Amino acid sequence: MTESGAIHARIRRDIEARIMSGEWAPGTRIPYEHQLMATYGCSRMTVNRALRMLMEAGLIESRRRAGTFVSHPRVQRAALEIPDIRDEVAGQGESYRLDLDRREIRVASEEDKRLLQIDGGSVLALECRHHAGGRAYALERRLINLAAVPEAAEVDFAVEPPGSWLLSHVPWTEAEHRITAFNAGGKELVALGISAGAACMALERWTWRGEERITYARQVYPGDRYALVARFRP
Amino acid sequence: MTESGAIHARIRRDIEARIMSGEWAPGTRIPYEHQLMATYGCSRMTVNRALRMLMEAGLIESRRRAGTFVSHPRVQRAALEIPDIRDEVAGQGESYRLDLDRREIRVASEEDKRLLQIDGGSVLALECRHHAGGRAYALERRLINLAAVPEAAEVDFAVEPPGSWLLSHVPWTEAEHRITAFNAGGKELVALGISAGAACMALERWTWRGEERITYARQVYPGDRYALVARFRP
DNA sequence: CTTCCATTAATGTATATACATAATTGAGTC
DNA sequence: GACTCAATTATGTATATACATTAATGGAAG
Repeated sequence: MTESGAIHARIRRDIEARIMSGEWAPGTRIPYEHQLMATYGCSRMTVNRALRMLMEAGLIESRRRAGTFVSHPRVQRAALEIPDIRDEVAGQGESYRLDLDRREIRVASEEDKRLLQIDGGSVLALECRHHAGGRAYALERRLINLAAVPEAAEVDFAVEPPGSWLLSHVPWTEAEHRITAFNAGGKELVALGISAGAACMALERWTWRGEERITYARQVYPGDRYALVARFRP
Repeated sequence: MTESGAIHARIRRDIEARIMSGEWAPGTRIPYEHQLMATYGCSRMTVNRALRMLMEAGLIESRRRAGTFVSHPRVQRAALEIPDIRDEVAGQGESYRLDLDRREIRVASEEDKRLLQIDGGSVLALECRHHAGGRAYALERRLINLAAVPEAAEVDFAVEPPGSWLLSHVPWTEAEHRITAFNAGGKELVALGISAGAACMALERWTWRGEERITYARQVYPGDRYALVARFRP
């Protein structure tokens, strides 16, 4: 089969290829570890390591005594990577600019409490516009829970976009996204330079660390200028 | 620290907890394998196994001779899971219904060739509407490359939605998504029962197996009724 | 034929050991 | 001080071995 690299990597690739090509269909029993050992002339630990990686990837599953099988009713869900806005603009070869329109540290309002699921404490509220090549690209409103990320109060978000800073400084364990389409109203018209009723895309994101909500963001993009695009490998 | 299960799992959990809590910040060198060996009273292979899993998860990275370090989470990009429409409707406790408006096997047109990146051959073209609780939920147009998935020609897509069938029968290696917002025009008005100019969301998806494109789909959702929502754990 | 149970064969985990590989360290040289 | 190069050291891979765990198997008992 393949040639390069470590034995376990080769075993892994060979099996993966046979599954992807359809040669080993879902439900098929793949060779026992002993057989693979003989085939590749290596120890069982090495075979086992290759199989374990494939298991973690969800390609196969095994039952003691019975053997290892190609997993079949894989509820494969496609996934979309949501890029960091600054990276995205840079990736398109455009110049990036950030306008910080508002920055406020305040005691959490009722809406803040609802969005961040907190009882009180202070939040950092930001409003900014992202520009690509001089044109308005996106409008962003963000709340940061200062109880969870106190160091955010010291950061100059006129220089580093809040999303970029948070992604690279704060480990998160869970996120929820919500994408909607709506007809532009008052606020967006001026900020994005679009006409009333134009279709816009709103991307909302809540981010958790453990049980605690770290941040809420709502980004609005003009529909005629923007497409959320992403490649994904399962 | 923790108690249950295999030693490697315990080591893994302990380290993960210290990283997530912030005790070991990005860039911190974690103990050498020899030290962890001593701490847990186990062999180096066992420590190594725990560390390898954390590496695959992207939490740590290691450099020979230097040691193993907590990763800077810069590579972390949020991701959005795109659910299967039928599952999504079922998950909301609504009844699901599919209307297959058009099914055609044809020699690839110029547009088909462009969307599927093929030179010729035949394609299966489908147009359908997904309903939730009796109301129109989404409009779908789909192309399937019959050279890649010949068995699709035999499937009754009036019973099983094409997306569901493909997800569970055809292994794919890569997908590209594109989400846009636009103002509804001719076609959508009747099919979705919305008024002219209403904001809609379009979700396009291309799916590959290796170098070959398997399918193209474009789903249109009414903006006022639909939000693409997903939770994600890195 | 069915139930029960011991056998057996597969995976799961862990160990002790070995050598390979890469990069830092530090000694020796210019 | 700057450069070279060998020693050192931590990770990377692989082996041979051992025992634990689980469940399919097949034979004995009812």
